[in-house]
Amino acid sequence: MGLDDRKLAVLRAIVEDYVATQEPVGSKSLVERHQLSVSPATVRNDMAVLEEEGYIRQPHTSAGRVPTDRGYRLFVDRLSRVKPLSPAERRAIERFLAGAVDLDDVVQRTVRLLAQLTRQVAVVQYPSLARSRVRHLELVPISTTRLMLVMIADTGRVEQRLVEMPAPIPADDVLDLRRLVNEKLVGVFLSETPPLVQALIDDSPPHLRPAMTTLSTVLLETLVERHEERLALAGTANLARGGLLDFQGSLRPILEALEEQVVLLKLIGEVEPSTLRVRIGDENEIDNLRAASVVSTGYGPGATIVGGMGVLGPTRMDYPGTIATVRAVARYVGELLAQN
Amino acid sequence: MGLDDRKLAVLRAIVEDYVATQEPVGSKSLVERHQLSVSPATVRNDMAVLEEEGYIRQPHTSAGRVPTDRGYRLFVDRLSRVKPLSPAERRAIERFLAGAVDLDDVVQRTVRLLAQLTRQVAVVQYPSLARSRVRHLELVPISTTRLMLVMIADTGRVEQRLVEMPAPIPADDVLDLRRLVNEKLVGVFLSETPPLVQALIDDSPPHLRPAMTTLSTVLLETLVERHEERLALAGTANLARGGLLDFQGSLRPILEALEEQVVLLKLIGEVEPSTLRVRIGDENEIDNLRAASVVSTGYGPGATIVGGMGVLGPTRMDYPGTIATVRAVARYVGELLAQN
DNA sequence: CCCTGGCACTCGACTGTAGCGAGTGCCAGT
DNA sequence: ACTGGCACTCGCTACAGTCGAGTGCCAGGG
Repeated sequence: MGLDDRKLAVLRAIVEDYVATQEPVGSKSLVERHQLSVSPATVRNDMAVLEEEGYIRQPHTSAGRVPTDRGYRLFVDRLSRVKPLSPAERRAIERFLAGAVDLDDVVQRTVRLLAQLTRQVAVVQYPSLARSRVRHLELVPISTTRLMLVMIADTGRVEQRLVEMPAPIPADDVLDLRRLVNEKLVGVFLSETPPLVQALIDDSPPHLRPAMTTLSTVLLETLVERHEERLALAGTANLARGGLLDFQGSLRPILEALEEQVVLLKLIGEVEPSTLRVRIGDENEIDNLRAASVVSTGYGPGATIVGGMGVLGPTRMDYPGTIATVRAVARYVGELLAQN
Repeated sequence: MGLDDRKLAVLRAIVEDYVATQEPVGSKSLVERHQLSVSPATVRNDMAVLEEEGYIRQPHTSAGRVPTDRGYRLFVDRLSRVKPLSPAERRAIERFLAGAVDLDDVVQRTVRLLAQLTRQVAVVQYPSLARSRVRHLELVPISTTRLMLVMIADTGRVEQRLVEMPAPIPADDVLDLRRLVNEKLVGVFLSETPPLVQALIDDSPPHLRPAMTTLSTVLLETLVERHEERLALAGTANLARGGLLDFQGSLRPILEALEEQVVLLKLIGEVEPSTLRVRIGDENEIDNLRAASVVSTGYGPGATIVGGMGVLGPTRMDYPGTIATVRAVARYVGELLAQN
C-alpha cells in the first residue's frame, strides 16, 4: 500500500470537497478546485489505486468518488492539519461559560456550547461519581421515619436520596449518624466506599445499628450502584439538518441510540488521559451508529479526568474543525473546574 | 352548519381510517370498511358538505379525503368515545412506576412510560417549585467562605446551589443562619417567599446581616427566578417513525422546539384543574409545532396540581388512545405522590 | 325530499423511452 | 510517468402514454 504524496493529496482533496459539497467528487472538478498541477487523467489513475486500497468508493459506476470510513480514518490520522480556532470562537467559549453559577450550570452551558459551535449533537457527562471524593454528607430529617441523604462530591456534584427508616429516629441519633458517616467517608473516592460502609455498620454503637444498616444500603445504592452517571444532551435538531442525506435516510436509529444512557456513556465515557478520540462510522461498536462519527475526549481540572464529552455527527463531517472545538471546550471547562 | 348524524359518522370514519392507514380515504373504501348502510354516492355528497365546512380536504383533486385540524377537533370534542385502557396497560403502568425510589426516579419512569405506551414523544414537568412549599432548608459548609444551600420542597423536589460568602463565616453563624431561614420559610409556598426573604434580612442580628444578604440573593435566585422549572423528555425516536410522512417532511422544527425548555413548558405547563387539554396542529401557538398535536394534563397528589405532563405527536394520531393513556398515567402518578 | 346508480372527468402514480452529461477506464503518444 | 483522446457507463430529467382511484353531477326511484 505505497501511497505517494500526490495520492494522499488527492485523498485529502476528495474528503475536503465531499465534506463541503456533500456530492461525489470527480476527477475534473478536483483539479479545478485544488492546485494539483496534474491532469484529470492522472488523478483518475490515482483514484483507481485509492479505490483499490479501500479509501474511496463510487456510489455507482460512473459517478464521482466518496470517501469510505477507512478514507476518513486516514484523513484524520495523517492528512488533516489542526485548524486553530478563530479568536471569535475562543471568545464565544469564554463568554458562554463565564456566567455559570454551579456545576449543573457548567455542564448545561457546555453541552449547548458544543452543539452550537460544531452544529452537531453534543453530549457531556457530569463529573463521574466514581472519580470523585466525598466532600460532605448531610442528613436532613423530613419526618420521624424519613431522612434526606445529601452527598456533595468534591467536583461540586450533588446527589440526594430519600431514606425510609425502619423505626422513628430521634434528632440526636440523626446527629450521631451524620457525624459517623462523615468521619469515615469524607475525602474517600466514591468507588472505594463500599468496604468502609460495611465497617461503618460494624463499628456503630448498638442502638444506632438498625438505622445505620438502612442508611448504608441507601448510601451504597446512591453513591455506587444507581444512576452513577448523568449526561446532558443538546443539538438533536442538528441531525435533521443535512436533509436526510446523512445517516442514509433514517434518523430513527440515531435518535434511539441517543435515548440510551448506557450507549451514550460508552461513546463518551472511555476516558484515556487527555487524549481525543475519533470513532468513524463502522468503528463504532453500537450498530445504530454505524452511519455516524463521534469525537470525544475526557475533561477535568488539571491532568485528572472526571468525565467525558463529545460530539456526534455524520461520517461526512468537518473533522479538523470539530476536533479543534471539542479539544478547546474541554480545556476551558477543565480550567473552570480547577478554579473551584 | 347543520351536520346530521350520518355526516358525523362519516367524519368519524374518515378520521379513524386515515389515522390507521395514513392514506387519503375515498368514499368507496369507506362504505366497505364501516357499516354505513348507504351507497358511496351518498357518502360523497356528505363529504362535499364536510369539505365545504372545513372539516376535511383533498390533497389533490380526485384523491381521497384527509381530515383538517378542524376535523380532528370536532372528532375529539364530539365523536370519539373514550377508549378504556386494557388491563395489560394498567398493569404495565403500575409495574413501571412501582419501583421508583424518589421523585427524580418517578419523573424519569413516568416520561419513559408515557413515551412507550403512546409511541410518541413524552414530556413531564418536575413538580413546580412555585406550587410547592419549603419543607426544609439546609446549609452545608464547604469551605470557610463557601456554603452549599439545599432546599427540600414538600413535593420531594430538591434544589441545591453554591453560595459564595463575602467573608469567612464561623460554624456557629452557619447554625444561626440555618435556624433563621428555616424559622421564617418552612411551610411557605415558594412563590410567596420574596417578601419574607426581605424581612429575613431586616430582622437578622447585625453581625449576620452581610452573610444573610448574600444568602438571600442566592435564595431568591435559586427558589424563584432561576431554572424554576425542570423537564424530562423521552421518545424522540418515535418522531422518526412515520417515515417522514408526518410532520410534512422535516423533523427539524419539531426537534428544535423540543430543545427549548420554555416552549415545552408552554405546552405542558398551563394547568387547569384536572382537565386534559388537546391542542391540534394550528391551535399550537408555537410555529414550529403547527404540524403536531399535543395532549397534556396536570398532575399532583389529590386535587392539587403540582406540574404538567403530556405527549406530542403528528396531528394524525390516535386521540382516544393517547388521551386515555395520558389521563391514566397522570392519575397513577398523582396517587403515587399522595402516598408520600 | 333523500338516496342511488351511472357516467364522464380529473389527475396522481407508474412505466417506458430517449437524450444529456458527468464521470470513468483504457490506451497510445510524448 | 504523465497526458490527451476516446468509447463507454449509467444516473438523471423530460416526456408521453396508460391505469385506476376517486370525484361531481344528474336523472330516476322509493
